Amino acid sequence: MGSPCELPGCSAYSPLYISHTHTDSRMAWLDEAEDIKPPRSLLGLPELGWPGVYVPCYNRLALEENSWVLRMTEAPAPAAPPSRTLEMSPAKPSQTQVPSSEMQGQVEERCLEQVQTMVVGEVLKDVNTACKLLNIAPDPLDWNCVHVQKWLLWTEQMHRLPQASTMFQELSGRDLCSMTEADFRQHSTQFGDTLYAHLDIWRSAAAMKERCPPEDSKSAADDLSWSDVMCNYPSQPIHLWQFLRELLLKPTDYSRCIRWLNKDKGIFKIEDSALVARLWGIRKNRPAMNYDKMSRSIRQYYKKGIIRKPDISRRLVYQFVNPV
DNA sequence: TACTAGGAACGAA
DNA sequence: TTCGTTCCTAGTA
Repeated sequence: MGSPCELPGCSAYSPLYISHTHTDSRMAWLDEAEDIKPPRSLLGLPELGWPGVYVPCYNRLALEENSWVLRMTEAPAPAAPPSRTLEMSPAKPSQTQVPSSEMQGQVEERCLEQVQTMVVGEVLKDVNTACKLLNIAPDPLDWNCVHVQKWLLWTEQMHRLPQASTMFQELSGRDLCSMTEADFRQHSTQFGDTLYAHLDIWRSAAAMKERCPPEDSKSAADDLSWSDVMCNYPSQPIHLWQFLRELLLKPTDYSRCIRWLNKDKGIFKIEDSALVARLWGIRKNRPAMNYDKMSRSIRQYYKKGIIRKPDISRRLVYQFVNPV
C-alpha cells in the first residue's frame, strides 16, 4: 500500500487519482497534480473497484475550474499517528483531542467522496458529449475502424498530438483495447502513452457504466445518464448548429476554439476557426473540411433563421436566433 | 491574408 | 426535399 502510483497500472505521473481507501496517498498524487501528462494506464480500475477512479485529463477540472478541490486537499498529510505515550509534552489544545483526528479523517473522507462524485460526473458528461459529437459508442469495444479513426483524430486535435492517429490505421476498438501501453508506444513513440491514457479514460467510463445502475449514473452525471448515451447512439445525423452548440456547452473542453460572448443572447465567437472546422470535418467524415466551407454552411442558416450575424457584426462572431 | 456574403451545382439521406 | 459540401466570385477589414 503506498501512493496510487504504486498500484498496478498506475504510473508516477497520474495527475489525478481519487480513492478514499488510500488516505495518505492522496497527497502523493496531489504532488503530481501539476504534471499534465496523463497516466500511463488506467486499467487498474477493475481491480480497484468503484471507489477508485483515475481522471487524468481532468487536471484542468481540478486546477482551473475547481481550485477548491486542491485547496481542500492541500492540507499537509498527517505525518505519523499521534503518539499517546507519557513522554509527550503537556497537551496542547490540538493534541488533547485524539478522536478529532479520526473525525477529521472522516470529514476528509466525505469530502473526497463528494469530490470523487463530482469528478466522475464530469468524466461521464465529457465522454457523453464526445460520443454525441463524434457519433460513436461510449464503449471502445464497440468501435469499428471508422469509429477508432474518429476518436483518434478527435483526441489528436483536442490534445495536440500531431499525426498520432496516422500510426493506428485499420484498427477496431477491440484491437485497440487489446493493445498494451507498450504496443501503443511502439505505434507512436511520442504520443503512444498519452493516447493509451485517453483510451483508458473511455474504458474506465464504460466500466463505470456497467458497474453502476442507471440511477447512480444519472445522479453522478447530473443531467445525463448512460441510458441517454445509448439512446443517442446511433444518433440522427447531427446538424452543424447542434454541433456548435454542443461545443459551446462544454467550455471546459472547447473554450479555446469556440466560446460564448453572450450566452443569454446566443452570441458566440469562434476562436480557432481552423480547429472548429477540423472537428466538424472529423464528425462528418470530411477530411477536406475547412472554415471556408463550414462558414458557408453556417451562412445557410441565415435564411433558415437558425443563426445570424449579431447586430454589431464582428469577425467570427455569430448569434443563435433562438438562444439556448 | 483572413473573413464575409451569397450563387450554383451536386450528393447523400 | 432537405441539408450540407464544394467551388466560385466579389467585397471588406
